[in-house]
Amino acid sequence: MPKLVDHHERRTLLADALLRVAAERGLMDVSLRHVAAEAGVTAGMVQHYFRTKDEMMVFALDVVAARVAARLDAEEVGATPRARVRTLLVQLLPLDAARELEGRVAVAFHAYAAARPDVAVRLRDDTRGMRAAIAHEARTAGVAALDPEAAATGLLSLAEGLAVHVLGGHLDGGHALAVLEAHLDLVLGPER
Amino acid sequence: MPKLVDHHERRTLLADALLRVAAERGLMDVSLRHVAAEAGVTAGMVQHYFRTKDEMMVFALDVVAARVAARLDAEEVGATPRARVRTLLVQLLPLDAARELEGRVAVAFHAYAAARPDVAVRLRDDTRGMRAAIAHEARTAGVAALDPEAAATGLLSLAEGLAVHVLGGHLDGGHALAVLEAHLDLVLGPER
DNA sequence: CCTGTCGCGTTGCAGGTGCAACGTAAACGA
DNA sequence: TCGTTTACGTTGCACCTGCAACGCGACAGG
Repeated sequence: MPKLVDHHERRTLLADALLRVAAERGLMDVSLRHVAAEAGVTAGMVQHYFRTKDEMMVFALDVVAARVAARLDAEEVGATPRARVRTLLVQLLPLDAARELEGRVAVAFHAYAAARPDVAVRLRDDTRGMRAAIAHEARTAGVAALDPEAAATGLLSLAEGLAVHVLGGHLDGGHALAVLEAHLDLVLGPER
Repeated sequence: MPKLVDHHERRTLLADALLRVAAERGLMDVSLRHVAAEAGVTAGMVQHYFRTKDEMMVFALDVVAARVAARLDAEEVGATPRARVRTLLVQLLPLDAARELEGRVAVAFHAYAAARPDVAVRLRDDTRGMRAAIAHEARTAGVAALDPEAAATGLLSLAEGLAVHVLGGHLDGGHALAVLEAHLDLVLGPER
């Protein structure tokens, strides 16, 4: 091996640059040259690590998915089912800069997925996992009003909808959190 | 006047072509030439009616906003507050082809708005009106669990989140409707 | 009739796009 | 030392982009 370069690390670095461009200027401005400039490298190097632009896009999407999953794994401890669901859903709200960037990226990729079925499949798998986790908690909590599946889809949709509203400036984070909390009470029962 | 052409009608026709392109192939594929081809006209004509691409985008956004508002005005009758809120929120779910197209457009423009503040303002105004309407109904219904404002943002976020999930294929329309119905019961109280 | 205005088409251009091809330097094994 | 492999940089190309400019027919008012 002539040189030692961590391939995955380089790709992640470029993916981060892409995510920054996507979050700040939209997906329409994501180009090889812009990503390269944002990362401070040449366009040729980008091409070296991603043979095609689409490959780079998909990789970037995987990076955020892995990052979100890691954060969930790290924090999903809690005494009650309600607390566990709460920490999970709070991670979806753009309450700090990092999650705001991820939120913008998520919205952008959701639009992107409308035209690329394979990307849509990835997004779908990601949310499916979260829905299953919430449904499991709802089941152990023994909800009365809704069946666990419906409760899970409802809470997940609510959180994502709130996230979009916060990102759009329709709502501030505190209110979003309060609304989420209130709906947790309604669906899973109040904190004991 | 040399010739009689309804300016607004022509612009609407072009906007419809733009919406179709945006919904089917994403915003990245919206260009003067593509829109012109979709509308079956030349690129020069598009340029004649919209001096700039951005002007065309904004006009298209206004077209869907007006269309949604018209649909809401036409259908927002109902005996109880719950029924009125229900018909309003159901209009946001992509249950038929027309609303699916509008939903895709909405997602696309939400991503677009992240980079254009003026577009974001328009989207914001649109949702603000709906939130106010729901809050008003919630107030007259006299909700117990939540204050009317929180109930309105929750229900609106829920509906939009459900819409995104249906569009992404994570969920089918029937389930989305059922979840919405259940949450209406929780927040506004069951049908009397 | 003719002249101005409107509707629309055509052409051209400067810049950006993805991507292939080639070049080169460095590090390692033989 | 040599050849191979990896890591990058450079150049070039065909294509697309938004937009300005110009052209020209049609229709109306004078």
